[in-house]
Amino acid sequence: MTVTVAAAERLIRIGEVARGAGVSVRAVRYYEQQGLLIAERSPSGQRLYRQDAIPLVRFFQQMFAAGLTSRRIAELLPCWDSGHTDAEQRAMLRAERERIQAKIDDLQAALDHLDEVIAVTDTHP
Amino acid sequence: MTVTVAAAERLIRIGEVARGAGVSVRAVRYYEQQGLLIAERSPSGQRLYRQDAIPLVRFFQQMFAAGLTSRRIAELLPCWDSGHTDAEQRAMLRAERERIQAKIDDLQAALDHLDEVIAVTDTHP
DNA sequence: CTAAAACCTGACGCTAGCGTCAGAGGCAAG
DNA sequence: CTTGCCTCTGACGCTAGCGTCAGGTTTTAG
Repeated sequence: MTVTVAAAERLIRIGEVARGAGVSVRAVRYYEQQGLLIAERSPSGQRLYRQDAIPLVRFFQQMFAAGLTSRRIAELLPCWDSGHTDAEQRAMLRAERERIQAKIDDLQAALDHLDEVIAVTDTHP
Repeated sequence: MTVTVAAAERLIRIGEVARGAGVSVRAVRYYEQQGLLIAERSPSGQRLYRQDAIPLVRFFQQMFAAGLTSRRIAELLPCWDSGHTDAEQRAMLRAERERIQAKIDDLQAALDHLDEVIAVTDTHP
């Protein structure tokens, strides 16, 4: 039988978050400034994060790569922070989904185009 | 039997290029500044383009969307302007191809991630 | 205790693909 | 000839996600 004793999670500092997520310390501070990642503060003022900040930062990176702005991500954060979502947020989720899908299609077209060129330049150098 | 009489192609001005390709006039001038699109000049100094400038500009847009810089595009232009390509250019083509493919994979992962969130927020609003 | 490493708050810099404004000339129509 | 649209050359502005330096405090290793 296992008992959960409200294990006081070990808090980590900004450097560990940055290394863990593969980004710069500056980037993590920037995310806070944009309202994406709220940190506790130690008595001396240092930022303290829970360990799930690391996958969260990775997720931000993924969304950035998908073309979302930090503002958009901030607006959508409630969708998986809490389970609560309103109609507007769900609509935004769908809209972003469509944007990403369209972007994938564009990239695939560009890839096909490049592949044609590669084929030509290979057989006909 | 058909005879090609070196038909003096009708040259078009910058506005027609821009409208035809769906970009701004400013963008077309920018492409020239970056060495992507060389235009003839009328006696009064106006830019004159051949009609294939329109698909060419569309192609630039596609490459920009795929994350290529104007410098890269300029370096790769010989690959389909002429049929001539050297080993370095073919390597660059392949490298860009891989970059785009990796980007597509990233986007697909982001899309899957978003779809999960959408599924959750739909069944559990 | 001390030196190194990590952290803090500003604040300016950078890139890339244009947008935009200023001021001046070109061109077909009426 | 003039009205109105198109084009020209600079040249500064903008956005977004950080990089980077300055100057100072804090934490950690030995």
